[in-house]
Amino acid sequence: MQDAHVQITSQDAIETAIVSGILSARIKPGTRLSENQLATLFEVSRTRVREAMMRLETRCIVQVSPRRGWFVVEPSAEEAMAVYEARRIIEAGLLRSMRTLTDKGITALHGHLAEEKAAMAAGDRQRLTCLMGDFHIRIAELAGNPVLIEILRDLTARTILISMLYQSDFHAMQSHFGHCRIVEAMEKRDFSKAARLSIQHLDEVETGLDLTKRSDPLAELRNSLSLAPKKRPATVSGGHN
Amino acid sequence: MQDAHVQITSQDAIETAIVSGILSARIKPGTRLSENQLATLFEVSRTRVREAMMRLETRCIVQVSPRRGWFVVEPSAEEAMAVYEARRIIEAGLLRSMRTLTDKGITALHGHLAEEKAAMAAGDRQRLTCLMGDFHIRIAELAGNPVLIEILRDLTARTILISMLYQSDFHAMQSHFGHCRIVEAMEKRDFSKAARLSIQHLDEVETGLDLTKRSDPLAELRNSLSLAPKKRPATVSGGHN
DNA sequence: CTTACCTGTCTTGTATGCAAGATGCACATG
DNA sequence: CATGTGCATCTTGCATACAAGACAGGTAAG
Repeated sequence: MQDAHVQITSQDAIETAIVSGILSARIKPGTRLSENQLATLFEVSRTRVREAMMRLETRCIVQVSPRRGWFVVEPSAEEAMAVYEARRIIEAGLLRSMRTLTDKGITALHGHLAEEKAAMAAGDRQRLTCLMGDFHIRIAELAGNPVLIEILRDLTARTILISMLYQSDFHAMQSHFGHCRIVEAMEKRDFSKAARLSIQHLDEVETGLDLTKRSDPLAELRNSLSLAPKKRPATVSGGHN
Repeated sequence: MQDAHVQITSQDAIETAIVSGILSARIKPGTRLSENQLATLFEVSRTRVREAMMRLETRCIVQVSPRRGWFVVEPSAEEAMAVYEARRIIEAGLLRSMRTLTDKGITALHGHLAEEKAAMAAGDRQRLTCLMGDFHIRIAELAGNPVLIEILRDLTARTILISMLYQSDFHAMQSHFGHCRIVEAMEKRDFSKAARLSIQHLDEVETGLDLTKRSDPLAELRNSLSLAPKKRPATVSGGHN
């Protein structure tokens, strides 16, 4: 799962590696993704890198600035709110529509919560970020709808990017607690309550963001002139660790 | 809106044209999309065509069969059910989360219903298909969440492909009536009722499908052998009309 | 008549080359 | 010192060339 640095010679190795880097918060929003560097890194030609980038672009994970480069998206405050709203709607709807839940499913959820706890205890922040996002995907997996799973996977990636941009401090405890409460309700097969808790949980997380604080102080001016973000960040090649 | 055949020299003209062709049911599931033909048709090189195809592939609208070609997806019965389920969850959630609705919004919806009625009266089936799908997107637009709008747009395209595969006969009247009832509830700002009606509406449409009937009688065998669908359909170049 | 095979043709897969734009720096100029 | 300008370099955009596989039709053997 977390071996994004392992070189799988697969069709979408690049895509997977980048998403997985984002999911574990190793790749920050605004990171420049050079076609050449990725090509040499993955030992393929630029063609394949570009294909991966295009795919990621349609998933709203990277963006191209013409003739300047590919960048991991930096969601605006409005986008951030839209993503959270979308997640609330989808996840709550998912839970509300649940009718049954196997004991095996419950066990899986407990296993996940245990992992979260372990990561917190170990202070493994990368792993924790990944797990926190994964929790919601796990729930979607229980519902067993591949369409929604895929949608939520991408929304989760975007959520993590949003967190990296706007989250002042990471209330891991609070999030974990929220997850626990949702699982509790699910254990009782009270999916309606689980849905409500899920909305509340996402609200809390969103409230924890500082959507006024822009990492880029020129945001407003740039926005009003509709210019592309100008950055000189560390490229992905530095992301070996 | 419906000028998919107009050659816009834009970045994603090909993508737009194909999606729009699907939305109006001019392009059928299983249609082969030849890179060369599209390239000459749009007067670009195969490179750009391939880019568009890759984008459409990540949106689950086309599929590539290695060294054989690109095909418009033919959703399986399971996929079809998953798509409808996803739409129920998202659209109902969307309506339920609505708090306000401007009079302008109501007017827009009425305008849409009028268009549906006009298309039915004129017997313009292509336009009708397009409108029927668009209705749900319009609602999402009222909610104003770009993330969900985009998601629903793709799901709508897939829904139309599903219809073309499994719908025995098109109960336009019934669908239109369903839309009317949803709008009625929204007028009264009874979004909860609108949500319920929306679920019911999608249920009705799904029930109207014959998910056992495969247009391809060898489906099961092929599926169990996990072979790619083998077709000799009219390519997209024939889709002038 | 059926079946196996072989070959020409057409398709996509992938790499590479070149063009065009963006950027940053050195330098000249006010 | 501040500012404008030209160039060198790096980036992506796009087309093209070639390789490799799939398919169809014909042919020969059983």
